Amino acid sequence: MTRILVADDEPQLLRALRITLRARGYEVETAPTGAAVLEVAARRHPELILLDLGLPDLDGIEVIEGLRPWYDGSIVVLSARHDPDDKVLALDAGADDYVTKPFGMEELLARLRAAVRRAAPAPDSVVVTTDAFTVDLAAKRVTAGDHDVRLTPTEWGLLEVLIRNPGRLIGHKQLLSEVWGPAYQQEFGYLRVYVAQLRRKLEPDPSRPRYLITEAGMGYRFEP
Amino acid sequence: MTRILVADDEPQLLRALRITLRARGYEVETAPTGAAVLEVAARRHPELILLDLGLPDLDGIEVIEGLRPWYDGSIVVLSARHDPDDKVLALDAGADDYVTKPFGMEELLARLRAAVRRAAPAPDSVVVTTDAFTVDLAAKRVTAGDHDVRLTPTEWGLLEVLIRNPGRLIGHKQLLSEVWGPAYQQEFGYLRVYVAQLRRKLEPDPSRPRYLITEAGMGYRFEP
DNA sequence: GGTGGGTGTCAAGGAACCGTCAAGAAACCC
DNA sequence: GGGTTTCTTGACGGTTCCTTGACACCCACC
Repeated sequence: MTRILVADDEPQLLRALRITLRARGYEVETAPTGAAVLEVAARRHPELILLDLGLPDLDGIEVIEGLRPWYDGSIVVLSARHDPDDKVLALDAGADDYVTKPFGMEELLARLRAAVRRAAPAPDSVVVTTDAFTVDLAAKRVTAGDHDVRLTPTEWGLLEVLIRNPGRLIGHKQLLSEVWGPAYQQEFGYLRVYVAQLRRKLEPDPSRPRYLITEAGMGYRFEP
Repeated sequence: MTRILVADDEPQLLRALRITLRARGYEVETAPTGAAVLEVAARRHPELILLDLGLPDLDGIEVIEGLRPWYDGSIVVLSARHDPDDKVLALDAGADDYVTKPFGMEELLARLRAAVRRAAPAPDSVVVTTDAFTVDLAAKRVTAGDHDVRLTPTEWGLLEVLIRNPGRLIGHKQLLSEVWGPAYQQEFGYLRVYVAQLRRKLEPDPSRPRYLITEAGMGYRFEP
């Protein structure tokens, strides 16, 4: 889960942001002062810091300068000041974006998504591992035991959908729709064939599946 | 030198931006249409694209969506539209920042600096070596065994994309898009011809490739 | 114990894809 | 302008992959 540190000294705004961000699935930390920002950021390593420039104890620029030497997440500044010079100073100090109050919540959320996306870890570390096999979603590479496993495009498409939803049951129709297209929602036979092929290539004991689970009458599930 | 692609269809603004950016030490490319943006971006790999959403031929969102699958630099949107919905759409399509016209030049420059700073690529090792051949990405030189290998520009472009993503599967369309340009995403025949040529020049046994691997129906992979 | 729906397994035909070759067109370089 | 390199295009055979159908199995229910 993405962790965001919200630094603001207005209780109402802080509360609104916390509720909204939590509802969007972020993990939220808060800090009411500049000193607290530095302390919480060091302790919790948030992926993004939403920083009000008008904190009571420290100048906002000083907070950014205190963070940047070691902090490599995104910093999005929130400020009531519209002066272009303030924006230039904050951005050049190391902020990634600058939003002026009052702001539209949807725009702020979109800017947060963009900032988080940018700071996302190296594009090739989307790896899912089990005791039996490893799947690298970015490189489209699968290894079982010590050697590579060769998957066909359809096998890969099916595996990818299941793995991107770990532990969750995916219905027959949804699976067919996502891998073969919406027109194939009745071709249940395909699923049987390809799930069997995946199991033969990935499961230690294909006849007793441990990771690619059948839910009779409903669909399949990837069990991490 | 940092290369910026400026996409706008107002000659005056384009001229002002070009002069200002050149004065600040940037290398500036320009593109008056969406199609030109895709073409120039593929050919020149700018570190940042400053994109007007109101280009005459393509919708701005479409341009962003056409870039993002393969382009990993920063995209800063410039737009006359203040509607929050437009901002959300552009940011979620993959833009990194959104500046509305009219804008202050100092603020824009600060935002560009922030965007470039973020996208600063990790200086990757410039030489890649395998048991069979060595590729120097900076010097554009390839040696196999003990003597140099001559590559045509297209062969080199293809090899470079594969080598910069070691172990990673690159899809047909992405390869075509990066080497020939986005308009060639259907020319699968080119890939067959040029991969075969690379293998003939680099692989110890071209009919049984060891480094330039085919993934049927998906793409190719450089295996270090 | 029989029945039927849902599932796993296997194999074969056909479609899609790939490697190879070669020749003409285009671009490039004296 | 001539010669060379490079790119594009098409055809062919071999390979991989998708689709399809037949059949066995398991389990719940009758």
